[in-house]
Amino acid sequence: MSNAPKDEYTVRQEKIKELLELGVNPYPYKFEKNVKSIYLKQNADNLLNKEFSFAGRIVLKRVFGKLIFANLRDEYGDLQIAIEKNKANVHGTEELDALKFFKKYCDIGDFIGVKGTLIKTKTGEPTILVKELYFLTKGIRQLPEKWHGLQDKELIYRQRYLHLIDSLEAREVFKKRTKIIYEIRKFLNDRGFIEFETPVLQPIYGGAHAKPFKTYANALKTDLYLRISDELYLKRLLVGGFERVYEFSRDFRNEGIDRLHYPEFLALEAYAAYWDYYDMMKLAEDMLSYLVKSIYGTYEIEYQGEKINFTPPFKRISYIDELSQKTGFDIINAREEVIREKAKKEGLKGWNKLDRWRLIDKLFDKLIGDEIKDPTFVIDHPRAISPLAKAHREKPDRVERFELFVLGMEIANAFSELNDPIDQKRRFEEQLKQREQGNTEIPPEIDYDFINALEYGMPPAGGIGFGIDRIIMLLTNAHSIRDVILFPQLRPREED
RNA sequence: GGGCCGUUAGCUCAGGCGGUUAGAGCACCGGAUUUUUAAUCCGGUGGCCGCAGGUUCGAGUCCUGCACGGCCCA
Repeated sequence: MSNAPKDEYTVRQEKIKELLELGVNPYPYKFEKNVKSIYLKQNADNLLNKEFSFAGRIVLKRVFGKLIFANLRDEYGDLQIAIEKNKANVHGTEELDALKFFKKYCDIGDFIGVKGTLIKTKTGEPTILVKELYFLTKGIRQLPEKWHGLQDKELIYRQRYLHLIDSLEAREVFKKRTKIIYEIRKFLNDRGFIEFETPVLQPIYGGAHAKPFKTYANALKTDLYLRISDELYLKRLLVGGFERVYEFSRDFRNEGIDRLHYPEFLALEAYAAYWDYYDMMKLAEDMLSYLVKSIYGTYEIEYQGEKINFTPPFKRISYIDELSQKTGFDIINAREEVIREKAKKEGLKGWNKLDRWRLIDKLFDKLIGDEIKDPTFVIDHPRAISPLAKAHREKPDRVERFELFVLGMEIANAFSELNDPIDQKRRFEEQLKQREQGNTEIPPEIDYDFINALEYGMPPAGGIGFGIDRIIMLLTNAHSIRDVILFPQLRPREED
């Protein structure tokens, strides 16, 4: 037997043994909790002296000689309990006094249940005066510090459960995420859209420009890709006869991680037959303003110190006209050297490597996108960077497309959808040429089955894709996309 | 990919001018305490100072490399 001091991990495991010796199961099966902390706190005055059965995790303890106060945290918040000497027993052990038991065996981090009466203390704090204490779960690791909480970003991401235990605000962010998705579903369902599920694993990836994750299906003896978009499948549903369709699509892009990008993200794509992109602008305006209002009760929100106004209608600016004006040359017809020169001047990486259209798009992001604050539709993009959009009905070299920007972030992308199979095939072939010239983000294979589908006839349609994580960032005032993703990937850390 | 910053006890942080044995608070252990709410008071346990080299009589501290993380830029 060593006299070496024991660390807490060991001490707590020994408490488990002692609990067993007392006949108390440290990990029992169930407890009949019949009230939420928030309900008791909000309605305390009407509920005084009534009996309740409550449970939660011990987050604070204040131990006096013959009286203990503790805060139990449930999903909704903290509630105080009080245990007086010789007034409460421990479930399953008739003779044990709950005060003594709590003092010795109940640590911060453990779950307990209590049955008792709701009272208010001298200071007016709603409190359950315990009559019977139930031990529910022993925690053998120490929780983060009670006042500052968990601060280390790495631990916050790697051990999100700890962050959630620790921070009620963090719980709010992720609850809000769920609420936002719920509200979007409601909004679309109310307008006759039907939610469908399409393949996550795709034999030919498409619908966007991005590097994919690749995998292999043993049963089919074939390569498959995690989808970078579900666009081409939702359009097949329009061909199939559905008129308003949508899908929340977890998409995967094997690219960099930063404040706005993450390899698996949540997109929402929606398509409506017989609509054009003007109808989709209306939908985007209505949906976003509805969301902001349903969450904040107003159209104005503050994000990272910036005020953003979501009152519809949103501003519209022309991609080509605006960019031509900013650069001082005609974007469509400018010679490549001129564009390159400008890109170099703006300090864009790859100014001497990227093709003209990618340079133009980078120039756009830098000169215009980054400057946008309030929601703004950027409309009528160059045809060459929009292979799935219909040619503009009036303006040559342009397509009927818009991107919605908020505070420099691209939030949505929409078109009057291209439904001419011959044009579509030609555009895909043009894209392939761009790939051959070094744009590796363009899918290497044409999805001929999609062309085939169009050949049966897809009705005229408007389509839109939203970046849901970014919308959630805006509505939860999150600085980084990782702050709205529960379990973000980090590099593996060597085990000790 | 580039720049800057960080990594010290389970957690939150000091120490950074190289000098015996590395500090505090929380948590935990022991004691006192019947109205606290970050309770308080007294006493105690707990460290490969991210990892590996180097400089030096001597490194948590200075130098180099690496790892992980954060922020900014591309």
